[in-house]
Amino acid sequence: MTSYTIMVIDDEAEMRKLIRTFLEGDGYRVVEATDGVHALSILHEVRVDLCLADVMMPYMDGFLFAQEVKRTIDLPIIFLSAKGDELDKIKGLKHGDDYIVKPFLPGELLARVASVLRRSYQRKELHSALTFGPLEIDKEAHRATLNGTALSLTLKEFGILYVLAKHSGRVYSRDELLQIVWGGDHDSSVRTVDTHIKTLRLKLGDEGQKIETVWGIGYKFEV
Amino acid sequence: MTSYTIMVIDDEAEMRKLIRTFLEGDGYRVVEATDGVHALSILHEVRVDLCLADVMMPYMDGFLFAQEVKRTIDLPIIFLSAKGDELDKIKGLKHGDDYIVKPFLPGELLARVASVLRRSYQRKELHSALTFGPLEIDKEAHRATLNGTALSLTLKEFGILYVLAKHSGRVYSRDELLQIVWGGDHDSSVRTVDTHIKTLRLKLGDEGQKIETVWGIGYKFEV
DNA sequence: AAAAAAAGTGAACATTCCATGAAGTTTCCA
DNA sequence: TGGAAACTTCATGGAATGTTCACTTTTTTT
Repeated sequence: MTSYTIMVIDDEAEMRKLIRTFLEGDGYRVVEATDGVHALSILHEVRVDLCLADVMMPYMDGFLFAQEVKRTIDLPIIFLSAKGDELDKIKGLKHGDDYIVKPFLPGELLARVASVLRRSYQRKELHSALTFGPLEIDKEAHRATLNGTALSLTLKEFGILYVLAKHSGRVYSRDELLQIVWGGDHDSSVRTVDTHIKTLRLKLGDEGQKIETVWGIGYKFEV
Repeated sequence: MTSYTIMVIDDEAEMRKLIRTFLEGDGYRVVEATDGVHALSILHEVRVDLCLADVMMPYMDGFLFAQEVKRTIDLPIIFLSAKGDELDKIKGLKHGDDYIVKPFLPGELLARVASVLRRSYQRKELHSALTFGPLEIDKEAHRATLNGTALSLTLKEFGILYVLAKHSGRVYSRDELLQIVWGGDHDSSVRTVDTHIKTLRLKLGDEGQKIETVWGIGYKFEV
């Protein structure tokens, strides 16, 4: 990636201009939006790596905007808030997000931006959680989340889900799944897999449909 | 901290005196230095919380001084520059730094000073201690506090808590915890971890629920 | 359309794994 | 060197998970 693109969302033109100056001075590309709705429409057309969003905005405040964005893409957001704004709400920050209190120093803004970018884009490479719409599967943390809320999957359930999702599209026979998830020296019947698939689908809710039965062969994870 | 100590570095005695008057009037302690070299020697003997440094100084200009200081300690610096000085250089401000253009109003100086101090020392707290609601874990001080009162955790207990909390969400197997907390050449059984987890949960009270058992894998700290 | 094959389901049963308390061992410090 | 604190081990009961089985439903084959 040669340069990061940062979207600045603030209803005050002066503030946008100020921030643009800082950011461009440090080599970032900048796009501006006047409010959350405007920002969402831009996101459909331009690839953006980071958002700087004012908390107080007309039509859609920063938090609502964030909520809306996170539903579809994984975009880090830095909130800008005037001193005294609803700082308590900001405690609900997602991992990778940050906030800055206005007024801020140029150095602070740039430091936060650099820090969040580093965190977000390094983390993904190292961490590589699998993401399928609202479903996220994190092998390292051994955690699967649906719309951000953790699913309580058992060992075998998680194992099956991970294997299928990791190579989505590929069909795995029950025997293969037993081999991979249970280990080489298992002695379970293939029917056991069915049972786990059942509870897995149950726990996944609507997303359970992504685990497809391939008749006569086995199962696959289809996006 | 009852009062901050601020070092004023300027080759003009008049300017130093002026700034000292402002600062002391606002309750700060002040030490003076005539140039960068002088300032560095003072830093070895006096604990200083903030520097006000003129950009144009004999022997060692403000930026060179800053560069030298940052090599060893993390000290915020506010640069003083006459209008027309090399303002472009100031773009290389580190986080926590700021600058003021001379001549300035007393109020402006004090506002910048207060702002930088607030940001710097607030920020440092955030960095050194992990906070999860009423629970605070300070690796450096090797201390965990619950609602402000210190918990008396043993070495292993603290180690486990810190590792889990530091990477909250990630699951650690008992073997991993032994590896990390006990060190590479331990010979304890994995059951030992269970026992420490037990006492840890006990000492943490309600917050003990944040240490979750991941069946078949190990433990994790969940917020 | 009937039969056969494969997959889904729910509940009983079996197993694995963990929390716990008590007792034993080591380490640390006065 | 004695005692306290920290650490470790062990056995046990119980909870969470995993497995099987009999049966039903779905899909495919003939």
